[in-house]
Formats: sequence, structure tokens, C-alpha cells
Amino acid sequence: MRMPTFAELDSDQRGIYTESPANRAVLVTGPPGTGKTVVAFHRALRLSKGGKPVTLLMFNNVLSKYADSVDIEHDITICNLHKWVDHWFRHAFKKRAPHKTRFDINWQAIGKTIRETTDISILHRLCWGHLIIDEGQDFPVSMYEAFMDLIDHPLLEEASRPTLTVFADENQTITENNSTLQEIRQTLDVGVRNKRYWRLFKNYRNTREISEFSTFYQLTGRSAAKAPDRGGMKPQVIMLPDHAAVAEHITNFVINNGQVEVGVLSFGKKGDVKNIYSELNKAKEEKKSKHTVQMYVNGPAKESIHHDAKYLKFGTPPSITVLHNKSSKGLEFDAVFIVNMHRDSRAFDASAQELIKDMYVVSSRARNTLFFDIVCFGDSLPQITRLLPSPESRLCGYTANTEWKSELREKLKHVPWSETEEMADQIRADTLADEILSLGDDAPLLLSSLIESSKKHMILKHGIKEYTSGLDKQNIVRLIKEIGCHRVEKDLMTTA
DNA sequence: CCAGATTTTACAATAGCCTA
DNA sequence: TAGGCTATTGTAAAATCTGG
Repeated sequence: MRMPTFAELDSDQRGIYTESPANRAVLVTGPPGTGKTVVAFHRALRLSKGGKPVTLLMFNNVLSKYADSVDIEHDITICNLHKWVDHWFRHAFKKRAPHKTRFDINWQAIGKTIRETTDISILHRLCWGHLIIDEGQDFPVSMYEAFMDLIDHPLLEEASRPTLTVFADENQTITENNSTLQEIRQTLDVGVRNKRYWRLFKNYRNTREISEFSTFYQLTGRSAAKAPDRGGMKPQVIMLPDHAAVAEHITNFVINNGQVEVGVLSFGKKGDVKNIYSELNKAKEEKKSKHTVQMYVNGPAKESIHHDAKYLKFGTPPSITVLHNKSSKGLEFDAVFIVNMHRDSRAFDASAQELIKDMYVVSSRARNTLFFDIVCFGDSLPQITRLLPSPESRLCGYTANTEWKSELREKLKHVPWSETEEMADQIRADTLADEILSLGDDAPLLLSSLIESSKKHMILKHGIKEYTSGLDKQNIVRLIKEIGCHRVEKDLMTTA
């Protein structure tokens, strides 16, 4: 992990580091790229100087490994949540933590156990010192409730009370097993005034061009980060004849750019990841280059080092790290190459929504440079091309290095770009409608204010009553589409 | 022979017991 | 008391099937 010094942190990031209290709970939120992991690490460093143990919980093993690649000496324990919970609970109660199902920890039961515990030595064994959680939105509210039960336990003396700092992404996904920011705020009892609730706004990770590009795939746009100052090259889409050409492109980039950390993020299946990895090794041999080529794919750890995240090395350029797109959450690289897009079957049915979400994740992994290497068999553009931004959008450049490169412009004209844009718009409107409906009693109020704010708009032709009284989802979607998603997002921000 | 659908297989991670 | 062992089971990848 690239670790900026204290002086390099921005003022809003520094505030969290210096001003937030070192007891009870603190919550930090922000969209992707705002430096949550970096601030989390700085806070961990600071708290570790106080003598109590500090634990940093990451979402998965690859991410833990990445966070631990920092070149600062520290005595912070970096771990994933499941492993930590097992040790924590067992250490105190001498038995494993209760589970509802196999992968679902029973936090209600844990909370109850903690509240009912009167044995002070057990309570002391539960006290974790300082706990810092990254990607906090992916954990259930009941977990936070259980943690607060310990933090505020009446039998604990002030000095031994543990603390909790949660870093959460503002891109809300609403499923059963995770929490909304609202819920986390309430549970942790944090506020802006007592400096327990902080928000990060500015994107530090990406260049302006890459940030704009990834926003194209952001289906819920209202939590987009403030655009970065740093400019760079536009993302490039490159049409190539075969996989060997892709590997050569990537290898040349590494050789020509010296000290870079390159991420190769592959769509498709495990075999596709392995395939590009072996091509990259071949290209490295041919060009007699010294850079590192490493890969992680999900698999039995004892069978191959490629299945065990602990063999990954970050922060030692020049290097190429090959990962499946699913493993790339939370990571960042100087340059990212996205490959094997044509191998993804989710091209144009309902699951294209999932593919678009993945596109958002992978494209925002790049700090400076972003390439889409697309293999074209024969002389036509693959279907998947339509999921990229159109040339008119000017979000990315298109080039070809094939026999028919002179015909690229002509071929691009026939790609049905508008289908993708319509679909994305539909998904955005759908998501917004769901969000409005989830407001419950406040929904009619917001709807009428939406209609009010777009007075001049066509919407009045349909009559206000129909929308506010009906509250039918289809009507709301129609309303949102007529007003425009962007507008509704803005209104929703100010109202909420 | 292929693309999509369906079935089979393999894996991840815990519970609960055991052991050094 | 931490770690080993194994049955267990939902999920995801791989293998197989199928109809054109």
C-alpha cells in the first residue's frame, strides 16, 4: 500500500487523524477513492502509540495482504473479520462464537451473552483495545449493536473500555447482510458535533479522466466523490488480434514505464485468468525483462501458491499482478489493464447490471492509467463493445492494432451504444425509486417536492395527484426518468 | 460444432471434539 | 489454550448435456 506521510494528508483526512476522540466509537464515510484505507492505517498507527493493542479488520485476505505491504514498522494486527471473531470470542468464553447458519455469525446471541456477562475477567478478555474496521457497510447492524453492548457495558471501568472506528463506503447496496450508513450512525451513536462522524469527499486515487470514466458506470451517482485535481491520460480501449498481443501490450507498458505497479484484472472464468498469466510470463521471457509477474485465483491453497493470498507482494514495482475482477475490491494500482471482457457471458440480459457494477469497481482501481484490451476474433468488434462508453462521450479513446485498424472508426459507428445507455438509465431510475419507497412515510413528501422543483417540466401534464397518492413504483420510475436521474439524485441528497 | 442450460464437483470456513 | 482433525453444507466453478 502506498502510504502518504502525515503532511501529505489533506486537511479533512488529517482531522480524523488528530481530532477524533480515542474512546467509544468513531465513524468515517466516503465514496471510493477518498483514502479511507490510508486514514484507517494512520489512525491505527496513532492509537498503537497509546499502548493498547490495535487490530485492523479488512474485508478479505487479498486486502489484508495489501494493507500489510506498507513500508512502515508497526505493531498493528491486520486480520479478516471471521478469523478475528473466532479468536476474540474463544479467548473470552472458551468456546466458538454462535452461528445462525454456516457463514452467518449470530450477533444477536453474542450481544445477549455480552449483556448478561457479570464475570469481570471474561469482560476484560473481551476488551480488544482499539478495533478499526474497513468496508464497514458490509457487516450487519447486529454486529455493531453487540460491539456497543461491550463498549458501554456497565461493569467495565473507564480505562479498559475498548474502542471502535468504522470506515464505510457511501455507495449503498441494500441487502440483508449489510448495514446502511443511517443504521451504523444510530447504533454507534456518532455525530458531527462531537467529532465522531466524519465524511471524506475528495477523490485522491484516480486522475480526473479515470474518475469521470468510472462515474459512467456508477449506477447510484449521488455519492460520487468530488473530482480529483490530478489530470492524466484518458482511458484507452485497444482492439487486439489475440491473447499474445494483449500480453505483449502489457509487458511493453511495464518495460517502458519503469517503476510501476500494474494490475491485470480479468473477466471470465478462472481458466481465463490463468491463461493471461501464462501469456504474460511468456512475453516476459521473450523480452528478457526482470519485472515480477504474480497471480491470485480462488482455489485450494495447498495445491498452488497462486491460490494463497499470502504469496502476493504489493509495493515492489515493477510488477504485474493478475487477478480475477472479483478479487480486486479495495485494491489500487498505478496502471490497470482490463482483459477478457469478451469472456463474460453476462452481456445483455438482466445480469448486465451486475457486469456494469463490476466495470465500476475495476475501472476505479487505476491511479494513473487505464486500458481495456479487447481481443477481436475475425474482423468484427465483439458484442461486449457496446458496454463501453461511446466515442461521442469522449470518456475514452479507441484504437486498434489489427489488420483492419483503418476501418475501426467505421465499425464503431455501428455499435448500438444507446442500448447500454438506456439500460443504465433504467437501472438508475429503478434504484432511485426503490430508495424513495424505502423512505416510507416521508416518500410522498419527497415526491411532491421533486415535482415542485421541476415545475417547468413536462411532468405537470400528468398531474401531481397521480404520483403522490399512487406511490406505485412504475409511476415513480417514470417520474424520475422525466425529471432526469441526476436531478433526482441531487434532490435526494439535500432532503436526506 | 456451438452457446446456453443443467448437473456435478470442489472449495471455503465453521462446529465440535481432540491433543500436545 | 491454541491448533489439528473432520463432518458438514451453501456457493461457485467446471463438466456435461442438449437442441439447433
